[in-house]
Amino acid sequence: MTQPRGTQPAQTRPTSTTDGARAYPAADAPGDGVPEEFTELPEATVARLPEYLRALHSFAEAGHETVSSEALAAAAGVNSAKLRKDLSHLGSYGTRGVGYEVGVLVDQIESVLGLTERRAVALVGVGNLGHALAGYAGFASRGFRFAALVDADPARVGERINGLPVHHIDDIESVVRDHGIQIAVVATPVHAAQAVADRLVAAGVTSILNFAPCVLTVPDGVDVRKVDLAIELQILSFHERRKALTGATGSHPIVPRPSANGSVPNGAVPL
Amino acid sequence: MTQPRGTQPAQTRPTSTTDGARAYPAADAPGDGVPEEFTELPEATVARLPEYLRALHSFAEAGHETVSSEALAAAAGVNSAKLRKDLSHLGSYGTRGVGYEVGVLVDQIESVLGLTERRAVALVGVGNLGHALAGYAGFASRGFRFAALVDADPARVGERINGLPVHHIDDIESVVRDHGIQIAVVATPVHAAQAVADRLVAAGVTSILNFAPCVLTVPDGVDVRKVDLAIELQILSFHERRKALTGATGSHPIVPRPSANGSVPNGAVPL
DNA sequence: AAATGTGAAGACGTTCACAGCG
DNA sequence: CGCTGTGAACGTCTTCACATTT
Repeated sequence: MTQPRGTQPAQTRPTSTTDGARAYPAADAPGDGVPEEFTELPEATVARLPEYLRALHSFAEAGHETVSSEALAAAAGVNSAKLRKDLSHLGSYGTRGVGYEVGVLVDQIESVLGLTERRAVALVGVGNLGHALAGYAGFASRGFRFAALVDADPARVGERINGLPVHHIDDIESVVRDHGIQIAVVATPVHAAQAVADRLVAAGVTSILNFAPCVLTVPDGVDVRKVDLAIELQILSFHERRKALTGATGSHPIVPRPSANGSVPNGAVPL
Repeated sequence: MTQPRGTQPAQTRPTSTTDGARAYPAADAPGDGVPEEFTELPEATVARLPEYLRALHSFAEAGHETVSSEALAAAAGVNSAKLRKDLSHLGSYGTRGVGYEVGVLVDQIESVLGLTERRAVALVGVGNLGHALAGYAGFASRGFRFAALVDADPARVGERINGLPVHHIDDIESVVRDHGIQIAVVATPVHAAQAVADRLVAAGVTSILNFAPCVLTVPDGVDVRKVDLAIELQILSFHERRKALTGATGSHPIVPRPSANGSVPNGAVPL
């Protein structure tokens, strides 16, 4: 557990095999009592479970009691083989000839993702973006609640956003401890982000969602995910340029018939 | 070019090998005049170039004229072998025994990403999140400008955000055409997102950055990238649960010594 | 008959380790 | 001697195709 290791793989799934201890085959971990029968979940699978969960919820709302891998896969934007393999890692929750029970699958995935009780999240940086995040209803409906808002600007402290008071960053330690917060969202300017992350970690936070366009360095055992809006656009820009160079006519897609979707067919792209 | 194909691989790099035509070996594409010597860029590399670019800019600001792969890799949060391999796909822009020239690399990457001139972007949905995006300075400084804001709410039309007027969605076609927009950001509620995407595509948009938590179906040749904030938190939640189950003590990271960073060491994760 | 679960094959991505150049 | 560039090894992820089950 002390090797050179990727930092903030942004969208990119992290990889790299740690030293020994090929990640416990079932029960034998320190905490023990770890669910049996399935032992490891591929990171790529973990990243897709939330999408399946969202799709399942919409099937549930539509009144479906079962779904086929085909239907669920389509709703989640993946192919059905992948979906089945992903779900098989959770154990077997499907019935051959029928499909999956929506309710059972929802429970299973929520349990695996640790969403059985609403998690308290702290938001640091109530500027432009932070303000919007604080008001975003999507968090509440999908397993999270902002337990605390924090900012460095004294003028903002005391202000209420969505009913929540803004605390000063100097109180971050007590805020984290009082609410038992493990996950924090960093939406500060770049220049403040690393210092904020350090304080969060020192206070006990073990997962950070970083919106500041910079790499955060954190201790081992702390997870960071990064969302960088400009990077997403730059990736799209690359593909625009590629399309222009390879001769798409620009105004209309090459293949006019709306079918599945675009998103880079090839693993590699001609320049 | 008409096979079953992944839809919206969100953070996940798309894959799947198209039929014949193993993506043109250099010049032989319709448009031709395609830069020589390098022929294909792995999608994983494309996704990292923006991060390198950001790191390079900060080296440039600090007055450095050259960087070693080691230093640049650290700043971008990857390991140096990966960085060198990525850059080698662009041709050789380093000097052995010395490193890379910052200015040259910046130009090269910007050119590959199609950032040589500022791209006009349309933003649809000026609600909570859209409003914040419209005001986000990070876009402007990294190759983009919002050329138009669009919303469905008549009450919002005419309003000015950041100096830009909000147009009605019924004018979307003319807005796209007038500004020659290829890239659009969708920040509408879920229920409107697909219809908006359809209209954008019909008007000529070929890349969409989707903030609505749903899968968009678009024609072949159109690229979609998705940013889902709740999904990011759910992935972190999974890792929190994993840490709890495998016996981390919760309040403080297992390995107290701040080193590289966290972000899931293993490709697979014990449950 | 329909749809899941899964071995096996293949594509892709990462890392190693060193040859080769400046 | 230092650092880049890269072949080769390795690991991971995806896809295929079919045996298996209800």
